This record gives sequence, structure tokens and C-alpha cells, in this order.
Amino acid sequence: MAARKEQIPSVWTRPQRARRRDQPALSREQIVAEAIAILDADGIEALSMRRLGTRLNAGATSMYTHVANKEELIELVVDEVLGELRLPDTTALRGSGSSGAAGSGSVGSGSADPDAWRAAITECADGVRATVLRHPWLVSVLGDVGLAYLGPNMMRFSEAMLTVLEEAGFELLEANDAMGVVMAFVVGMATSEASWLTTIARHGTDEQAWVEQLLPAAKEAARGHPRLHRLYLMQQSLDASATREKGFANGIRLVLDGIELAHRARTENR
Amino acid sequence: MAARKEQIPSVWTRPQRARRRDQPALSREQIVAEAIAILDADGIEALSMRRLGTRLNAGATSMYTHVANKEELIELVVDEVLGELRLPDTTALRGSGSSGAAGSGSVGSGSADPDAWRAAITECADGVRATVLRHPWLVSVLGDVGLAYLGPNMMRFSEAMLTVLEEAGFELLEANDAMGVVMAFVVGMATSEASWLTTIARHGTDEQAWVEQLLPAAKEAARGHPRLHRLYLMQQSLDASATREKGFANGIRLVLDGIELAHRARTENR
DNA sequence: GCGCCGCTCCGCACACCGTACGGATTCCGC
DNA sequence: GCGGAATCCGTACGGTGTGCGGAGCGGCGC
Repeated sequence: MAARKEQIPSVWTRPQRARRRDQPALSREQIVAEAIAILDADGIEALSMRRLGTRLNAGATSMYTHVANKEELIELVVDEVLGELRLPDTTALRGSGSSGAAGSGSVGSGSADPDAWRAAITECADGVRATVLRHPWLVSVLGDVGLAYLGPNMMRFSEAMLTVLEEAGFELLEANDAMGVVMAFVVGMATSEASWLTTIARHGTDEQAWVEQLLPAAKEAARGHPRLHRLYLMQQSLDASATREKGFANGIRLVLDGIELAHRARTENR
Repeated sequence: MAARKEQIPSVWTRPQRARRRDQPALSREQIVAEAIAILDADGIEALSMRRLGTRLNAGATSMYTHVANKEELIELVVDEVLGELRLPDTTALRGSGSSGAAGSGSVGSGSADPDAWRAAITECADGVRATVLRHPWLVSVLGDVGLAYLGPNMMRFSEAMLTVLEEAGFELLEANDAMGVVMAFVVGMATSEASWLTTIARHGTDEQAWVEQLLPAAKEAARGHPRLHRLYLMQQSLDASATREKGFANGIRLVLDGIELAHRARTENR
């Protein structure tokens, strides 16, 4: 109350701690964004409420007015990251309106490329893989959060994939099954790739060097397992990163083959 | 040194803290087993070195003479659980050697059932899924540990799958790719199932009730996503558990179709 | 028999964690 | 101008993983 015109710098010359609405200072978006920054930089075990608070010039517990608890924060973070996914473009899928467009054959005005759905789904799969590899901590969180089933970005993405498949002639439940298979494959593959890359990064070497470094242990562990032994020897001379890439591309192609086969069998019987 | 024959119960009547070799009291196997018991009973966040120690009538830090740190413990635990996997039996794969018994196969002395590898791999996949569902905490750990690449039980299992595929005519690298695809699918699918079941268990209801309870929120979240909305409505009247089961069986069949297709294309060109 | 070595186990301590709680501060509608 | 609501934070509690030094014991060389 008193001493309104103090100018002398002293303990009482408070550094105007008073800023409540000068900047909102804290918002859910900011918190989530900073959390992602921490995660990307230092991985999952580096994310603590205290560190997060400090990074935002805030107290540790201040986050709890914007976020119920850490688990909810992580759900938000996951869905936020899923927002990076580009949706497949559906323009090539169907030329005409919503009419049956009878023959999947190549005729008919505005008829779509019958393989367009494969390209679109592949695009989705590649996108998810890229996102996971860009944020490898995702996989150590998927087991707890599932796939943030109801997050808006997850919903958006699912709807888009279902759209692709439905427009390609899949029935809804069939489309859902197909999406499930694709996503399972992608998540499984990305999980293994991400954890592989994480361990490499933790040891500070690059992929090829790590393979060489690991080889003796691998050979030792493969004692009594001739096929694994042969396999390790063969892989030694392969470019690890390229092999991963090819493995994924090959796998998704193969999964789509299976889906296409089942779909054809289904539509023939109709 | 003194007072060797104390009998009076008192503070000094030590409850014979002296037992060093009466029972080994602590061994790596025991530690791992107890850790699994904790994990199965109360999930991943219930596993702490302190609790583990207490359960074994030991101090918290005593575990560190048998295990480097918690991470290593978890690696051991994962591989231990993988030991539950039954290996596919390979007798049906090739007729020769163990007396073909012709059996289901059509003709040819000792010729094997050409579809036997599919059955064997399906068996593997089902086994992994069952193990994961029996120990749902596995998935919240897979992202960190990868697949415990070099654990003996993991090696055993991988070698067995490779054997199945090689005996079915796959080349080693081809077999490895196929195994990768199958495992990716299985892990992805099981991850989603396990985390789903875990959240359900955490809320103390059963699957069907949880679906109903979740439905309003799901419908709300599906606003503006007509396909998802329709999907939720349709799934409402389906038995959730049976749907999961069917989804997995269907998915693995489909993946194997893809693999078989690629394999056939490969062998034709040879 | 004796003394010592090494292995095992443990109490203590440290730094850190998530978060409940209550008090301070500021903003907004009246 | 004032009262309530929203926001932020200091403090505290009970928990975590684990480094360290010491204590008890079995087995080994003498």
C-alpha cells in the first residue's frame, strides 16, 4: 500500500512478478507443444512435470490447471503428433458421383484407377511410419494409450482411410478390418524400427557401426541356431537403413495384396 | 562374539538375521519370477525394486547384485515370458526324415502338405498373441526393449519360424522378411488389443459393458465423421471379444495370403 | 585351526518423481 | 469498487531408481 514511487533497486523493488494476463503464459497448446519438444529432444524418460514447468517459466504444478494429470497430457501429446499426418487425397478414387461405377475396369467416364486405393493406403502407411520415426518415443507410449482412440486427429485419419476404402468398393466393416490389418502392421513394424533406432541413438553411434559392434554378441547368441547365424552373416554386408526401408515397403505391398485378394473373393461371391 | 547362548527374547535376540547360505534367498530366476508375478497381478507401474525386494524378503538394493539395473531386469523378464511360447512342430513340413506319413497330402512319397507352413506360422502367431494377452504389460515395454533381440527364448522362437519357412521352400532372406511381416502384424494387433483390455480392466468392468459405456463419447467424437459414426453403431450390436478374435484370425490369414503370393511369384521366375 | 578374501545382502542417502493442498495474485462482470 | 473466479505457485508427502560403505558369511590358502 505505502511506498508507491520506489525506484531504488532493492529487495522491495520487486521485479514485477506481477504478470497474469500480460501473456497468457500457460495454455494447453503451449504445454503440449513444449512437451513434444522435450520428448523429441531427450526421449520419454526426460519428460517430467517439473522440467516441463521450468521450460515454460512456470511452477511444476501449474500445469495441472490445464491438464488433469500426466497421463492425459500424454494422450494430448499423442493426438497432437498424429496431427502431422497428411490425409490421403481421394480425388483419384472415384470419377463419378456416388454411383456404383460398375466395372472396376478401366472404362467409363471419369472411372477411377482401380489401384488408386492401394496408393492412397500406402501413402497413409508411409506417413504413420515417418511420424513414428520422427517421434520414436511414441512407441513407448502406445502400449499405455492404445491409439488415443478418440483424439480428433486420430478420428480424422481413420475416417480418411475408411473413405478411401469405401470409395474403392469396400463395405464399411470390410474396410474397417482392412484398416485394422494395415495399422497393425505399420505399428508393429514402426515399433521395432523405432526402438532399434532409439537404442542406437542412446549409444551415440550410427546404424552401420552399431550393427558391426553388435555382431559378435549376435553371433555368440546365435550359437546353436544355424539359420540365425547365416542370417546375421548375410545381413552384415547389407545397408541396414536401406534394408529397413525395403522391408517396410515390401511388407505393406504384401499386406495390400492379401487385402485385395480377400476383397476380390468377396465381391465375386456377391 | 560374546553371548553365544542367549535365549531371552529381547532386542538382542536377533531374529537370526544370520542366514547367508541357509537358503540362497535370492537368485536371478527367483527375482525374475517374482517380477512377473507382480506384473501379471498389478501391471507395469506396480513393479518397483522396493516392492520386488519386499516380496522376496529382501532389501530393495539387494537385487542389484543379480541384475545390473531395472532395465536389464525387464529384458530378462521379457525373454522369460517369451519362453512360454510353444515352438511350431515341423514334422508335417517335409515328409522325408521323420517318416512322411503322407497323410493329408495328396501323393508323392513323403511329400509334405504344401499348406503346412501356413498352419505352423499361424500357430506361432496365435501363440504370441495369447502370450501378450496373458501378460498385457508386455506391450508397454516392447517400445523400450524392442524385442529383446538376443534373449535365448527369442532366438529359439525366431529360429523355429525360420526353420518352418525354409523347409517350406523359402530362401533365408525371404523367410526373414516373411517372419518380419508376420511378427509386425502380430505385435501391432496384440498391442492394440492389450492396451484396450488394460484400460477396461483398470475401470473394473467387462468388455461389453465398457463398449456401451464408451459409446456416447465415441459418437460425440465421431461428429463430422459419418463413416466412423456408422461403424460405431454397427459395432454396438457385435460381440466385442469375438470380433477381436475374428479380426486377428482374418488378419493373419490375409497376411499369409500376401506372403504366399509373393513366394509363388518368386519361385515361378526361378 | 586360523585368517583373510570375496560374495552377498542391506541401511542410508541422494536426487528426482507425480501431485494434493492452500494461499497469493490478478482479471472480469457487475 | 467489489466479489468471485481463474490462475499460478510454494510446500509437502509418499514414492521412485540406485550409489555407497559396511556387515555377515562361506570357502580357500596356510
